[in-house]
Amino acid sequence: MQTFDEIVTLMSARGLRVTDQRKTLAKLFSEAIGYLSPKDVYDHMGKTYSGLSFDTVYRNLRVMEELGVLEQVMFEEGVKFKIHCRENDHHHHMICLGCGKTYPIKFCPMDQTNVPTDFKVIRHKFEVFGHCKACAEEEQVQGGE
Amino acid sequence: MQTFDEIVTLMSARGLRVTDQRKTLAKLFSEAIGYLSPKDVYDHMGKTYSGLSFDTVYRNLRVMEELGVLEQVMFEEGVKFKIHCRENDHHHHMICLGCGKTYPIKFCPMDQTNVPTDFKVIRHKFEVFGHCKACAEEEQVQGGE
DNA sequence: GTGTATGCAAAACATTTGCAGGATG
DNA sequence: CATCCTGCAAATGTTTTGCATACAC
Repeated sequence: MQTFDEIVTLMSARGLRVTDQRKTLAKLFSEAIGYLSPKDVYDHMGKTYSGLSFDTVYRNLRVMEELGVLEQVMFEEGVKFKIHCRENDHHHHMICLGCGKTYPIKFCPMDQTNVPTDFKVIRHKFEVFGHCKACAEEEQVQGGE
Repeated sequence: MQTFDEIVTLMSARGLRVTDQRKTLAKLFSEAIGYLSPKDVYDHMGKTYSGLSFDTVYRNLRVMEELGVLEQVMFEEGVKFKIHCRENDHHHHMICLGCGKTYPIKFCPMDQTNVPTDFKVIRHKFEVFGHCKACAEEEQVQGGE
């Protein structure tokens, strides 16, 4: 997790202007638990910053992705963003469908996968979805399936 | 891979009408090698069937997904479809970035993944992207990276 | 013939872009 | 005060929906 200050410093170092919108965005993602869709971001930011426009959200999401602060992932429901993982070693994620919180998986299935020699692997994706302890309990209380 | 005839029979059995558009769609997917986006489908079908509309493509993609004939997968570039895998046992895919052709991976990483007892796994995704023999050779000839 | 599927048009939604005014460094 | 960023509006792309007509059964 990168802190708000680190993000602001990085933006500044790259010659980008530190506007209120960007500060709000940096604060949101530095504190956010899971993945956020552009709409989530717009809604959350709207609370702090009224008169915000959607295009600024998109623009800044892209800026922060190019900065390396955010990472974009495609889910069934669409694009989502979160703070770029800091773990220096390769890893995957368990993702809670309730709160969106992620947990690292150190194990990489590529080590175990028998790839034919004539298939040139470029990238891979391994994600586990489910409910974390808190969200699983909540499900149970509500009698969800 | 399901054959054209099987798809048509299934549609008919479910009380769906076997229209030219649906036949063309069934033929396209029964012969298609990899994943197709709605636009791909529209373009391919347009060749056989002029005066086709986009909404019919979408409607029928959804119909055939509900039928269990097609499966939908979300990629970075958007939604794509392919014939539903027939393999009766659980498996994953290697997907060629060139031609979209898929190859089954029998190995499932979930067996090896150490999931904490308080995380309730619901589903998982494991995909390997790369180039198949033919597409890798083509890349090389063209001097691609 | 009856009812479903299609095509058209328009709506709904997501994302991008041009431009003038405003804020940042 | 020069430039970059923002907000507005409009454009673009994708997917959905309403409705009259056409087609499958």
